[in-house]
Amino acid sequence: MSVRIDETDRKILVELQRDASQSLDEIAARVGSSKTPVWNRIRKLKGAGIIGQQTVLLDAEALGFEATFFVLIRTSEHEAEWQKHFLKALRDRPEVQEAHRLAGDIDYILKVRVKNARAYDAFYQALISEVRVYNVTALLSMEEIKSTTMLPLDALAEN
Amino acid sequence: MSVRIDETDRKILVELQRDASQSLDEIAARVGSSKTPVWNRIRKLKGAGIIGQQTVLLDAEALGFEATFFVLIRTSEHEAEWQKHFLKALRDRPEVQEAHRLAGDIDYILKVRVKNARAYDAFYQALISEVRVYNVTALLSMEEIKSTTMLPLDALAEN
DNA sequence: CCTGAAAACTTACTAGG
DNA sequence: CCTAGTAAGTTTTCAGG
Repeated sequence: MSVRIDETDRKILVELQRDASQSLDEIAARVGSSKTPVWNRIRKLKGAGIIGQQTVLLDAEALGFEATFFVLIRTSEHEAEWQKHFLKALRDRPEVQEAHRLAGDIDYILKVRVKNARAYDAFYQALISEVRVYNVTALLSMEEIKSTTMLPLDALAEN
Repeated sequence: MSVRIDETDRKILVELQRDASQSLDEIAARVGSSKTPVWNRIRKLKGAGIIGQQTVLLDAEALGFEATFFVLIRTSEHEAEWQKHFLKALRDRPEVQEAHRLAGDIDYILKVRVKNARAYDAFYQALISEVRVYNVTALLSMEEIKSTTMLPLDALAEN
């Protein structure tokens, strides 16, 4: 479960986050090591689950996903059965890119990516017909100022 | 700018989103084509900017990022100068993973990933000392129910 | 935990239908 | 737009310090 991440591991993770298509030689050069040790460390980090999915980020707008909504949900239901059903509904809907259970006043927040406002409405109608929710506020994004999957690993540098 | 995405392109994008470490042969087999055409299409899609960064997703919790906040910001400032400054501050802070300008009542939403509540407070203090904002609400995530970067490309299947 | 080398595989490109 | 072929590059494994 717990793997000690040393400075070299951290640098490797920084490089892989930045550009996972680099060759081992490139990564090794950047982190000041060589091929085999870097390969062994990456294997260890994958095995430990620190390194997960390798993916490409696509241009959502160019592909016709022109609307992003953040959805704030309040519910009066707090039974286990209801929650199980609700979480499954979220996981099964591919337009839900993120879903978090929150502390406090608002119970859940979703990030929903759809083609347009009409597609959002279809999503919303389907969701509320599937599970009872008390109050829903949709926030429409006008502009994506920043979007990154990179963790700020610099924050770990002094460990 | 605009590239026509056909059914084969769409399937290639689905595969690359799912697992970008697959070889051309694997992808070709899955989409029902062969190496060279797939290679040419990927090159075209990269050139057009449809395919962007290739990255790995890391286990944030295992790396000690135990707190995620969604931050709702209202501001009274709407001058170009203020906005430019604010956007730069967001882009420069690595703990801000997402930032959107919104329509309506709330002006901005951020997703902020930090080690703990103390680190969030440090971020918050730094931000409000740099730019004037009228009202800030922080929503603390208790549980990440779902998190994906994958676009629901199935929605494009019938085009 | 490292270096260095070798085998297997993959990518990037070309020629030709 | 495809199939087939190939040279260069890359990953993966392993022997040895």
